[in-house]
Amino acid sequence: MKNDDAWKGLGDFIRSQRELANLSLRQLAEVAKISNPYLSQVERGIYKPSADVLKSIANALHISAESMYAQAGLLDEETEATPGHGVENAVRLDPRLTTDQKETLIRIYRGFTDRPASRQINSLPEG
Amino acid sequence: MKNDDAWKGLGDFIRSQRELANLSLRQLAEVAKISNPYLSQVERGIYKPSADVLKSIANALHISAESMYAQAGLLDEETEATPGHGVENAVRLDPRLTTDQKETLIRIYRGFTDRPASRQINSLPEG
DNA sequence: CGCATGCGCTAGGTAAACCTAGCGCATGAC
DNA sequence: GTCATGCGCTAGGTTTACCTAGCGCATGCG
Repeated sequence: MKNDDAWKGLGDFIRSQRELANLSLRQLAEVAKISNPYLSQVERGIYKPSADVLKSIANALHISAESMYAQAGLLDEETEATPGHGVENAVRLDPRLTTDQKETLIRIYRGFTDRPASRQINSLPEG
Repeated sequence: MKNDDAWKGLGDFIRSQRELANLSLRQLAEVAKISNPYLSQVERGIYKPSADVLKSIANALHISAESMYAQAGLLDEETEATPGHGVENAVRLDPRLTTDQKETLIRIYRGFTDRPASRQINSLPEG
């Protein structure tokens, strides 16, 4: 993924996380202490925010700065190299999940990552 | 360490790493593909470089982007996530998942852990 | 209906990130 | 001595990050 594409992807990522958190653009901008027009422009890929701003947005969304930088293509690829195992391990170690829930999540995760790309987009697995 | 102090500290860090690698300012700037006056100003704390520039300098010095961001105070001190955050961050960091898939997995995860996605962020429980 | 409040966004302004041109100094070769 | 090449840096210019003021639209209330 090229850097330019990463920045556009970052805007989409921020928007999706914001919507996931059920926040309006103005609410997130206020918590992150940036102007809402600027956040709108960042989400649409018009501007590349500084690392400071990325960190503020990450904190406001309660996600780690690291995952934000990774989304922006700002971490080394080797730093990102373990996430496949990371998701499965994190699920297995989570004390809040039952065994059945863990199996389900891992099955879904594997369904997403093992199928051909044409089957992935916007599709939930059966069941 | 405050952010302003971190930026000055970053400049000192870059200079010391550069000298350690026995590179002149112009040599490092050329490898990192930035102008040498600007690198000089960054080293003296006059300007705060963007994350892109930080990454280029880190690569040119053969050090990890992550340690560069940490030196600049741009990483969370609480990188040790709680288990709940571990799953969500692992999902977000996984380069094999599309944004939609990440959203889906996180929604399912939150449904399993009774973490309502529709709540306002300020009223989320500790976790 | 008017008014208040919320939404995301445009337009123009300011500040700073980053650049190029070129300076003064140091060193080495002839 | 001159000339070439290296050094780090200043000054002014360009680009872009980020801001404020305010728009149009939607919704709810009296």
